[in-house]
Amino acid sequence: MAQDGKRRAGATPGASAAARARPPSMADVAALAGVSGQTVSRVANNRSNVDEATRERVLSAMKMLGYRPNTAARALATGRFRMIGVVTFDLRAHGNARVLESVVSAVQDTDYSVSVVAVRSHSEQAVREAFDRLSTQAVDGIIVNEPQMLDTAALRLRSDLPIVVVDRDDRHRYPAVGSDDAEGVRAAVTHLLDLGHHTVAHLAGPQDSYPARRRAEAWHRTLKDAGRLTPPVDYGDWSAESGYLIGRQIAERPDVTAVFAANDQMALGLLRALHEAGRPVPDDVSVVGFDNLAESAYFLPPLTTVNQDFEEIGRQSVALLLDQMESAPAEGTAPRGAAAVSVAPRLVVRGSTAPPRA
Amino acid sequence: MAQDGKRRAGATPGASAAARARPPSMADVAALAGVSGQTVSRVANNRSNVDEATRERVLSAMKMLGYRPNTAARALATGRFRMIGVVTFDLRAHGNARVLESVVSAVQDTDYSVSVVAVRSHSEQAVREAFDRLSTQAVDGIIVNEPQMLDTAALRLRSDLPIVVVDRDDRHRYPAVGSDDAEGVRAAVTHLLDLGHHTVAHLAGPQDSYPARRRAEAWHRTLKDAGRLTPPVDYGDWSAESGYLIGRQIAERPDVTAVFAANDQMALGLLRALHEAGRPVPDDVSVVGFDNLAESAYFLPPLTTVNQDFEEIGRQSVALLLDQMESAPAEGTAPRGAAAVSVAPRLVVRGSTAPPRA
DNA sequence: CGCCGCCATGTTGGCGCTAACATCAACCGC
DNA sequence: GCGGTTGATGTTAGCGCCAACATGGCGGCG
Repeated sequence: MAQDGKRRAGATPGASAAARARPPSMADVAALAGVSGQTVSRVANNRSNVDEATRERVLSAMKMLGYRPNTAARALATGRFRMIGVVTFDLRAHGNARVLESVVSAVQDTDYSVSVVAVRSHSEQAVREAFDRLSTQAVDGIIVNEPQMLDTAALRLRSDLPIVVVDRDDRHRYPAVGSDDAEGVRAAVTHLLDLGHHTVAHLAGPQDSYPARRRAEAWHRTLKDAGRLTPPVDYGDWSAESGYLIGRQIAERPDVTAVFAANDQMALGLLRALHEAGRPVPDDVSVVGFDNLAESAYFLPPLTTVNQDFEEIGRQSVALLLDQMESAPAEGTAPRGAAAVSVAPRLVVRGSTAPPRA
Repeated sequence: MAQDGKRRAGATPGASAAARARPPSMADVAALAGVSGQTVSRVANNRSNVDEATRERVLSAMKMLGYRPNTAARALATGRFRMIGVVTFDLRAHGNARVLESVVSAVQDTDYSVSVVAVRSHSEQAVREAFDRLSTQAVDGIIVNEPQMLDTAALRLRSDLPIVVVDRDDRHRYPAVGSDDAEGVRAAVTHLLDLGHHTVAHLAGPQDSYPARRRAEAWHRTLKDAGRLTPPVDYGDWSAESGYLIGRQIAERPDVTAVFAANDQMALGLLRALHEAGRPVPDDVSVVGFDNLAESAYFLPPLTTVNQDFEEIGRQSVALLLDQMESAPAEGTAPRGAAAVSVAPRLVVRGSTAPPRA
């Protein structure tokens, strides 16, 4: 390993270099094209002030050598990494995976790349650790995709980097993008009331989750606004299993004719519990979910649910982040009142809802 | 030479104010700790030959300044990026998301980071493009998570980088990690035969997918080996919808008493089709899936399926890649017969299978 | 006691690239 | 035609870090 003639600068300047695997550098291209390195740099960066003929010559030299600019060198020289960090949580959760996918996809349309860090627990420390990793790891901006635990107090991130949080909430200080949960919930609950149900029970997500809380609140307000009674809330953990377990209890309450579940997976468990308890859906009980998984249309019965536009959320997050990165190079320090982008959800009516039994 | 002559303030007259709070560099730490930069470097890289007292002094200086090594500079100097690239496909597919998650997780236990590139189509060109992005983007190794289209011919990747493919197949030239599909399928089909079914129909994945093909072949062989008839195969596209559509046809074949679906989502569609056709599962028809989604235990009825250990697959992929990266620094060029790691699947018996009607 | 080798630490050079300035030719209007 | 432009290109000096060598103190051993 020691020798290898690794310094090509030394001897054999023009002669057949040792051809050792070292990738071609700007200097190689420059030599081949008969220009200076700076000109190669200009071509590589698409600067305008290069003569057309020269540009072509350089380009063909690049192609001939299979030249690719060295990202590390560029980053070192410019101080920018052309890289966006994403902090994400459990990818088994459908929504997280969808958001990640669309973020990656959106970033790919720019000349940035994506570095992903996973957080394994919802603790503040875990988030902070992930953050540290990313800050160390040379990114120019960060997208935090963790709608679960974002206590305003908790998320005080040591970071001079632009940040976007995927979570529609007004309470924290970072720019955010997310579904307008309240609107989706209102549509779902109103749909049930319009069908003639007196009120709607709620199978909520975990209490420490922001979106879960928001959905529960929206459910509550919608019923209140309609002058209906608000039955006690049951809290699951987003899983089908919790939906099933809680569903067994719900099934025993004969007064319940309609249930709004905070996500589709819990709704699935609920459907099974109701089925086993001999309470047919939607004849006896109506069920609405939230998320619109690809599978939900094939549940028994097909699930009425609220569709979330994850693609749009990812796209908007990236747009917002890039926006910040450009406008606030590193200066400012003005977190400026945290722009919030809201993406509209949409009710999808299927077979799990019907008027209550006469 | 150690003097501060390097101050940019001196060189650039009247230039932008020094307001730019540049992050602390190694030199800053060195100055504060009263050592040379090289010693700081040694401490940062955990080299052994540093006096304990010195090390502590440097460490505390680092902490005081909030020093983080600059990845770009390090990469430039060493030629290694400490970064692993992952090429992934549709993250809506449960398996892909799971694999990605476990890869990210496993990488996180090393001091590497992960850069993700998504491929949007199964074409060779798309894969190649993703590859180019990654090669340009400074990674030391690549994991390709696309079990779908990996025609040996197609995947001839211009790359001197170590590669691991997530796909258990002997046909291509890269080291690979994947589930032992054949074994899982054998378990599933045998389970049905043992229950007393004469034969088992197959709802397969798309014909251009390797795992789909492998599963179909394994199904075929298992039946052959048992001396059973092999009914015609139907091909879906992995989606619940395709499972439903094809399921409607299957439901019309009275001779069918057991179906093996190539994944859980299609099995879900199939369950619904059978239900609608008045063919109860498992009393009239038994169904087995593949993947073991978290939701599958709550289908109606709970789905018997083959569990894939995605975590293990991710972990092994990373291990294999790191292994390669260390053993074949840049030399060799010997792709060495493509190691293949196989992860054992496991049959999970639930309520969707039963003996055929007497 | 003098030579050797070992260890902790310092010094030098350069990784590949770009910003900022320097240069040089062509060209402008009056 | 001459100062002043403009546009294309070259030159210089690092960006922050690490590999390789250089140095200098110290103990061991014949």
